[in-house]
Amino acid sequence: MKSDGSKPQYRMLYEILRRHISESVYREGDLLPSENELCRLYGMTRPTVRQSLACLANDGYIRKHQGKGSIVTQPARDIGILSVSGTTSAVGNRNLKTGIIVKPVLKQWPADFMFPLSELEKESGCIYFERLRLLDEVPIFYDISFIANINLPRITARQFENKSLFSILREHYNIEIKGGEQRIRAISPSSKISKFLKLEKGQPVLHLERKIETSVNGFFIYSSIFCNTRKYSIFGRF
Amino acid sequence: MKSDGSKPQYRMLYEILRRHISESVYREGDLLPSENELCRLYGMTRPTVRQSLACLANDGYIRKHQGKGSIVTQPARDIGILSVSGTTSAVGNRNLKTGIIVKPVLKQWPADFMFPLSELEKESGCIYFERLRLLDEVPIFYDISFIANINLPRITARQFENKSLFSILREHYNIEIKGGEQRIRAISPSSKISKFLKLEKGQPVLHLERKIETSVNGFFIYSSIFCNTRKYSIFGRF
DNA sequence: TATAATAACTTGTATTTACAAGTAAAAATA
DNA sequence: TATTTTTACTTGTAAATACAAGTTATTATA
Repeated sequence: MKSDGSKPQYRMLYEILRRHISESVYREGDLLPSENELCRLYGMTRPTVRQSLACLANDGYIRKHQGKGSIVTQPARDIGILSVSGTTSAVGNRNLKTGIIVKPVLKQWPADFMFPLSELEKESGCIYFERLRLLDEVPIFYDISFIANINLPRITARQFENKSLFSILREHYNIEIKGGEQRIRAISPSSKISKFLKLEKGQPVLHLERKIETSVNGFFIYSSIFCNTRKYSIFGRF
Repeated sequence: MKSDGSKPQYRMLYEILRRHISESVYREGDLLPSENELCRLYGMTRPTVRQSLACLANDGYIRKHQGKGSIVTQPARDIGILSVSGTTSAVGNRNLKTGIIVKPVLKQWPADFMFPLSELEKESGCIYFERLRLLDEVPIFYDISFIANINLPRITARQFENKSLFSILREHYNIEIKGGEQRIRAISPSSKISKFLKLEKGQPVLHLERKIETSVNGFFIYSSIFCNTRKYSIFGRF
C-alpha cells in the first residue's frame, strides 16, 4: 500500500526521523519511540519501520540495543565529508561558502586519470570545474570535479556558486547519489593548492580521490579534494 | 528454526559468501546466485537471504541491481584499514608483519585523551601498547592502542606479535567488533614517528583517531594510527 | 530483417505472524 | 529491607506470501 507516488514508505520514515534528529526534536541520548510505537504512529508494519531504523543506524544517527531501544547518537560530525550527503549538508549549521575557481567546461579526460574509465565515459569527455569551499570564511576544501558528459543538458551553464553539486543533480536531473569509494592520502600540497587554502609553509593536506556512484547506471562523478585539516578533521563511521 | 546453536542464519550465509568472494570462488564482475537460488541452496527464506546480501552490499563485497542481480565487486581494497575487519585481515595476501614497540601495560589514561571517556573507563585505566606494522618489509602503520581495562584477564601477558588485536579479542574473550568512528588528519610527523616509519624529510603522514565499538556494552577500543601513505593509500567505501 | 510486444526472470517493497533474547521495572519472597 | 522472581516491555531472527518494478531474452509483428 504505497501512500505516496514517489518514495517508498521506509525511506519517508527514514527522512522524517533523520530530520527530527537533525533538528533536535530527538536529542542525543534520547530513546526513539519503540518500533511498535512507530508502527502505530506512521501506520506501517514492523519490518518497514525496521528498514528505516536500519538505515538510520547505518548512517550513524541512532544506535540500536536489543531489549532497550534505539538511542539517538547525533555525531558531532566535524566536517563529515565522508558521508554520502555531500559537503554542504554535512557541515550542519556552520557557514559554508563555495567559490568557483574554474567554471564548468567540457573537456577531455586527463591522460592519467585517477580511476579507470569505461569506453563510454572516455568517448563523451567530462565536465570539469574547480571550487574552493570556505567554512566560516576559512578555506578548507579545494575540489576538482569530473563529471562524465552523459545527457546533462545545460550543465555547464548552471550556477554552482554556493550550491551543492548533489542538490543540482537531484533537482534538475533527478539523479541520486548512492555511494562510492575513495582513497585517502597525506601529501605536501602544490603551490597552487597551498595558495588557495592559505596554508602555512610545510602544512600538509589531506588528499581524497573519490568515485561517486549515482542512481543512473554507469554514471559516475569523480572528484579530487584537497583538504586543510589543521582546524577541522574529516569524520567518518565504519 | 535455528539450525546452529550460536550464530543466526543470515550471518552464516553472509560469512560463507564473503569467504567465497575473498577466495575468488566468485570473482569480480560475477553474478551471485539469485536470491531464490540461494534460498534453495541454503534452505532459507528470501528475507533471510536478503539480510545476508544487505550486509555484503554494505561492506562493499557486492552491488545489487534491481532486475539484474548481485554483482561481485571485490574492491582492490588497497590497505583497507578503514574496514572493520582489522588491519591484518584487510591487507589480503600482502606480507604484513607486526612488531611490538611498547609491550602492553596497564596505566592511566592520558590527561587530554582524544575521545571523551565514561566514568567507568576513567576509573579502570587502560591497557596501552604501541605497534609498528610493516607491509612487504616497509613500515606503514604506527599504532598506539588504548583498551579499557574491563575484565580482560591476562591481556597484558598475551603475545601480540604478528597477530590481529581483533582476532585475540574474538578468540580469547568472545568480543566482536561492531563498528566505530574516526577522525582523519594530515599532519607533519613527530621525529619519533618519522624515525619508525622511515620517512623522508618533509613527508607528511595520515593520522587516524579511532573509537572502535564492540559487542560488549560500554567497552571501546581506541587507537591513534600514523600512516605512511606514500606508496599505499587508505581505501574506503561510503 | 528490424522493431515491438511479451514472458520469464531478477531485485524492491510491504504485510502478517511467530518466537527468541535482552532489558528493566514491578511484584513476590526471603 | 534486601534479594529473587516474574512480568512486561524492548529489539532480533525467521517464515510465508504478495505484488511492484527493472532487466533480459524470446516471441510475435510490422
